[in-house]
Amino acid sequence: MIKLKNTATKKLEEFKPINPNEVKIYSCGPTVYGYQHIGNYASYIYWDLLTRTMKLNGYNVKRIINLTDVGHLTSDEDDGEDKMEKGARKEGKTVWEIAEYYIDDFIKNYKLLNLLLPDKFCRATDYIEEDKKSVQTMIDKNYTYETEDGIYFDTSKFPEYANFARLDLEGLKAGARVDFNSEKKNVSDFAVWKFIKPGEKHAMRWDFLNRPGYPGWHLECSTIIHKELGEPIDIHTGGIDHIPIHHTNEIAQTYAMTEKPLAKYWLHCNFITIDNEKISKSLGNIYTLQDLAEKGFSPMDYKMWVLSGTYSGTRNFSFSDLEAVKNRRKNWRNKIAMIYQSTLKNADGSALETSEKNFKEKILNAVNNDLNSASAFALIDQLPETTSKSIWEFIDELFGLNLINDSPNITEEQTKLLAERKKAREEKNFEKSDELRSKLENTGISVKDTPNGQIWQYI
RNA sequence: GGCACUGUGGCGGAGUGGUUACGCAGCGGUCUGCAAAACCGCGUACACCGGUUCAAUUCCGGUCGGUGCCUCCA
Repeated sequence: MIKLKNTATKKLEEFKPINPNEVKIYSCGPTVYGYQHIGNYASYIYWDLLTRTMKLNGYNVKRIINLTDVGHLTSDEDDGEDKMEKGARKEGKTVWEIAEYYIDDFIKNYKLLNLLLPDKFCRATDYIEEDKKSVQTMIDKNYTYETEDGIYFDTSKFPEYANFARLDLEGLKAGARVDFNSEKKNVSDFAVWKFIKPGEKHAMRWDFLNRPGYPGWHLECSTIIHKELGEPIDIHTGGIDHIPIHHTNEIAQTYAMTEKPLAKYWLHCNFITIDNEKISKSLGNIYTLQDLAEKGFSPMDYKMWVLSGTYSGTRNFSFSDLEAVKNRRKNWRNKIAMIYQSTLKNADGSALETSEKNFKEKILNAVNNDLNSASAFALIDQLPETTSKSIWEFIDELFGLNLINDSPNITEEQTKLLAERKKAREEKNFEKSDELRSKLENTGISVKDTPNGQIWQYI
């Protein structure tokens, strides 16, 4: 049984798919105007675990991730330029080139993290015609009104608007910024389509309602889900920050368009902090995967760090913790190394099979409990050195940690050196054996002498 | 101001109404040419104050602290 904490109900619920054996998952993807930092990738790591867990439980997963390549205004005070436009101007490129560049970078890193590719990465700009249909539907159904700068969703027409995020609309009103759009009927109303005023710079523009414009900030998700998956989907994922605005608005739009709920389960991951502060450009505490690599940590080290906690709690990132996790991962790899050099008897294979099955079940059960990879890791720590490869294959399938790939058997050259050292030791030629030990260390493995002879390990 | 998340041993981090989480680091032991590995053992953790209970880190109430969102953001 899979249990997930559903934001919509705030409860740990048993997962039951809408259609038997099929799970439709939509994950809110990146905005592609800059490099993604490690905090951004954490969410894709959590949802990758979700996907893998579903698959190992026998479900066919249909999954979509969107890529927000439409620019959005930074703020009202801004001179009409949005983040994409700003980035483009700074780098002397067109907005389209900027989007292309950062999409490539995102997907490159996505693959480095060994994350399962979704059925489709959907670029927001590929769905503009669909967006227009969405807006037209909402207009026709009288859910919207027009202001000078766009078509707005009238949230008072959707009585359940505040429910999902338990919003206090009166409180919002009290705390609203003074300069909020005075044409808006309610504080929570939001644009589903924005008009581009004459003279306003905005390279990405599409004609709709007889003038240039672009889709509202929240529209693409509703539209893409409608087109690619159909409502309701099983699971919608995102960051915790999406709850009060983005997902609340998605739900409202989709209901207006289809009169259906958007998703059955909503999963939200908490934030990674650094020095107990949010990762943000203004604080200057951004790390990318490349930054970690420069300090000697692989994407897999980082992935393992993320999975050694749980998605719903805040995690504070530090390099000393990453170091600890790297050591833990090395210890796991060294257990795999023992497979290459162990004298595991296949004779009692049947007994091994049973315990293996139990082990796989135990690990999967741990993860089935709201993606608790941390408790599954504790089980893996307890695996004996004599664990067979199939368990490690299962672990790799579930977590995508590349443990086996990153734990290659030794080369012929290393085998030769080991044999030489064994001989030297038998002859009590310790000078030579020590020399050979350091030689082997230079090739990347360390040698230990145990009561049962020498073994090698990864350094 | 509103809405959330969070406070566990040196560090990280699960979980639970009463029995060892686990990892990293550290210490002791067995073993050993050296070094290490492996195995065994050790540290007497659950912010504070009340309440419920035979029993609370675990439930309830309150206090204090940390963080996030409310403006694009995983």
